[in-house]
Amino acid sequence: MATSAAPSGAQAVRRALGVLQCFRHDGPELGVTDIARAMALPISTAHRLVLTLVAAGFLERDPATVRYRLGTSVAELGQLHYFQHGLHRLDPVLARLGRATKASASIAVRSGDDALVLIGGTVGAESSDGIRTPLHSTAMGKVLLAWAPPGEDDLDALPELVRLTERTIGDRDELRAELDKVRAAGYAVNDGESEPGIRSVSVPVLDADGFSYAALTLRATPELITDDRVRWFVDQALARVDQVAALLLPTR
Amino acid sequence: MATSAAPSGAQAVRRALGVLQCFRHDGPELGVTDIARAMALPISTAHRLVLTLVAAGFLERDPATVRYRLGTSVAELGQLHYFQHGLHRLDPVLARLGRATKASASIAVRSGDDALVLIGGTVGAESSDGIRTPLHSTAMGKVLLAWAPPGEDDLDALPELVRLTERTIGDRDELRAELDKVRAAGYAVNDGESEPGIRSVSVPVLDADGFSYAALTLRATPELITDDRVRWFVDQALARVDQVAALLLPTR
DNA sequence: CCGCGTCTTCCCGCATCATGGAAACCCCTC
DNA sequence: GAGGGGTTTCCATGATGCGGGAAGACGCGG
Repeated sequence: MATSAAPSGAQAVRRALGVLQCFRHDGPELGVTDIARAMALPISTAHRLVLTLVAAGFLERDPATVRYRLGTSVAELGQLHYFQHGLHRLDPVLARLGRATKASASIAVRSGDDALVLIGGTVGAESSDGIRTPLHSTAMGKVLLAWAPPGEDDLDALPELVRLTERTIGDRDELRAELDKVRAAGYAVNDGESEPGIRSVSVPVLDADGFSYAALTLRATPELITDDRVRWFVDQALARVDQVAALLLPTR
Repeated sequence: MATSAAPSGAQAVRRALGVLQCFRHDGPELGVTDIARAMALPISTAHRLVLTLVAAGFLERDPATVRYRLGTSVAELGQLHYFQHGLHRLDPVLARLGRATKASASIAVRSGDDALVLIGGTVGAESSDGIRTPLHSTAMGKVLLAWAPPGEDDLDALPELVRLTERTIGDRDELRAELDKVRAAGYAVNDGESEPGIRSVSVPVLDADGFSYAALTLRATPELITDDRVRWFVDQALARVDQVAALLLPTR
């Protein structure tokens, strides 16, 4: 994984956490065998892990279908994370920014080899919270890469550069060049590189050392974010980014 | 359960999950030794667990203070839980109920030996999401107990019945009598039993078998929920409870 | 109605893996 | 520069998780 050296031992724990992560990709509920398959584990092992996770409240079994879903402990920790990181204070800021620009404003951080949307995306009724998106094919991902702290800035460590659309950057050198441009400009644009007909601009939320802690992103259609208005959207984002930085994690 | 039969083995996993749960009670960030102390674990063991959790993204270390806080994986799973359980569809319902009653509307489920607020409580700017509250001293707790499914209905299995205020029910027989009244009335009231000057009413969200899957609660001051208006608040809650039940977990 | 495939659950002997004591280390403070 | 708080690393030991396999539980179709 990107997260470099996994501590050699601790495989039981790693596997248990992996079981939880299984619930990322697939549908809402999983059976023991689904999990075993997904993790290439013997069924009995998967079953034991699941039992332990259920006992701790991290999974719960649907009595009807005998399958499992995420449990209340997960919800609790999620909420706690939300407050620990001061995200509740950002909600109104993003909402205001969204109203002012008519675009969808969101905050994302790096999580492993993806960008993870922590809040935002509330344009229609759909929220895209908790969505993982690739780093190489999104504006937020480019921002996170462009100002990545040392150790996370190695593009060769990235898994794939999957081409999601015709415009997706699929080559590492090309990506390197793009990131240079992003650094020079101070913002990143994604023009249909992850999804046709979607354009977004993203600016970095920098920490004290000048590394990107998060990315503040505005997302809409090219009809709204026209070529000559890109700069305006960037400025709107930049106008709030200090406030965002101040509210993110002022926990001490 | 009340976490009853923990599968005999699996102590590594149990401990790792326990480390995560540490972040419930205390302040936002914990050091390795804090965790070791909290769990009565040798420091080296705690350290190894933390390392594994960090590698999986469940914890992250603050580079400045060398302490740890909940990581992005936790946020992601929390969001996933939120959607898996259809909670996003409940938000507007609760907001409407809150506006109509001027009280704070919330949804809670049982989690272990506590009631856990999943959404709601947005009266001022404060949200009480993710808050654990005792079962015996809250309206939602009484509801969850009164219609508890078999296996979770044993009051003697509850830990303590701590008296939080003068009015808190501290005796199991007294609680049994109260639950009988709750069942007969179809709703529960908490009149300053968890916190002086706070009154709340709660109605059960029943599943197909007639057991409480969740509790829908309205919370305010006694000035708002006066004695002769309790029934009105109950009716307001009951008027929405079917909708809530329909939106909760229609996942199949 | 019975046999078959697919699921979950349980059991148990073996070797692997987590364990935790101890020591090195790092950084502040006094 | 000694002292105390914390973190990190190492390593021999045996407890502990491992996973093959067998036993239930269901649902389906012949």
